[in-house]
Amino acid sequence: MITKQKGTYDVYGLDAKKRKYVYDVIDAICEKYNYTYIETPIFEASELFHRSVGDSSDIVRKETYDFTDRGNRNITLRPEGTASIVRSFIENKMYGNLSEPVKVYYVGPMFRYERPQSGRTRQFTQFGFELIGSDDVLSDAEVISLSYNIYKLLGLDVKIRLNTLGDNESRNNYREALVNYLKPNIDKLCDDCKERININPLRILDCKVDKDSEILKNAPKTLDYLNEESLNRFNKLKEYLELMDIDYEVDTNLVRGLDYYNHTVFEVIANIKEFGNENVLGGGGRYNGLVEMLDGPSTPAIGFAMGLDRTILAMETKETKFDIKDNIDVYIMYGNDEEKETASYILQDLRLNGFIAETDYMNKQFKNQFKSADRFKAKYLIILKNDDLKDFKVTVKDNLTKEEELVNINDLVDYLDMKL
RNA sequence: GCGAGAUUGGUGAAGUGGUUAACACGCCGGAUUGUGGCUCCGGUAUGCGUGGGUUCGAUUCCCACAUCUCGCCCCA
Repeated sequence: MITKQKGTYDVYGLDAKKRKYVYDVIDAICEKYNYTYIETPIFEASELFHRSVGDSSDIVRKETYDFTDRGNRNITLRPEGTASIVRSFIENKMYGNLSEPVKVYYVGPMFRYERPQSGRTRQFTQFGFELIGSDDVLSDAEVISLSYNIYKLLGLDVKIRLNTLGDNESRNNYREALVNYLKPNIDKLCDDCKERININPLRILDCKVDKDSEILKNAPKTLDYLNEESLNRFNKLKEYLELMDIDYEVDTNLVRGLDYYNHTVFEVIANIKEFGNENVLGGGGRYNGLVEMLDGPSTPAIGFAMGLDRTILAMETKETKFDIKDNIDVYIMYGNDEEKETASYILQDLRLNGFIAETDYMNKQFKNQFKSADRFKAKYLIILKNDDLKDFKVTVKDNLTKEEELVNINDLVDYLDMKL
């Protein structure tokens, strides 16, 4: 037997319905915020991710699915969505008319070569959105607002963890101060951190091993190194978030794994005891330098991405209601070939008129057709009998009250419309 | 990349170095030649993750591998 690849999964049955429900909620709210749907390829030139996500991030250093295709091209299965969107923005010259920012959202599979565990698979689904072309703080607030409200609509209690890295000047000043502070103490930190100090010192702040270390607690804070403009931005953002009644807290140790962020960075945190790190349901931030870094015109942008699988898991843990339709309107029962023929066109008629209709395709005996109808949770049964069909009538049975009524076939649609 | 535990029909599972792998659910058939969901009877794994090994004999013991689950790391 050929089995699925490690860290992948099939989605079907109830799981598929839950997924579709989440998709529907996402589609609806993105529409309200006036974001449009975008699809980009699942594989891209490897270089795209090396340059955008950053060679210093673990994602690119050891988690990408890389291969060369038959034309000897270096290909990578996308580990995240933003890089592709920015590539598409540049390649399709969406910057040509930026009288309004480009606002897009995507849903699709991402790939990271990792050891699977709860809430983490090698192929996973991310939903994300990007707002490209505005540096206005209100756009930061909008992105956080949309991130926040999606979870609210899905019935999850979440909190925004917020920080700012400042502009390049602030970030560089801070980086320098941090390195100077950490260098003398580096021996006391974990091995990973010893490596990080050279390639990505900010990440040390987020280290899980050293998180309780006095050294990190006393480390210089990003906020103290912001220049005036960056600080004003941050204060303005907090003001907007308060006006929007968004539950957030500032955490100066929040940096993010990807290299391309500046100014605003944030995460969406659930509060589920048994989840641990999985409580990070999504994250995002501003990446004003990325478009230019990928050979586009200097363009400010901000975005967010969330793990769909993890979000659904959180909803299940919280016993959040999924609004799922799991019953059908009508089940048609018959006993012989003549009645079966009648069933075929009644079925057609009902479906074209908007009813969810089913019948038996297994040549079940009559009593098992009842069982099937129950399994489908049919609200009404239509029972075909030759005797009634002579008068062009069928029995309609309310499967809840068990009441039956003889209805003319031509009146069926109207009759069911009235009842349902 | 490191560590721990699992793997028996469609499902939940019990079990043993040796004839027919328990039980339950589900499904199918019958009692009941077209109005059921109750009941009763019958049927339903030539198979115990894969490949080796030990043995007269392995689903059961040993080894390797795969996959799953859960940690660490990392992230969403």
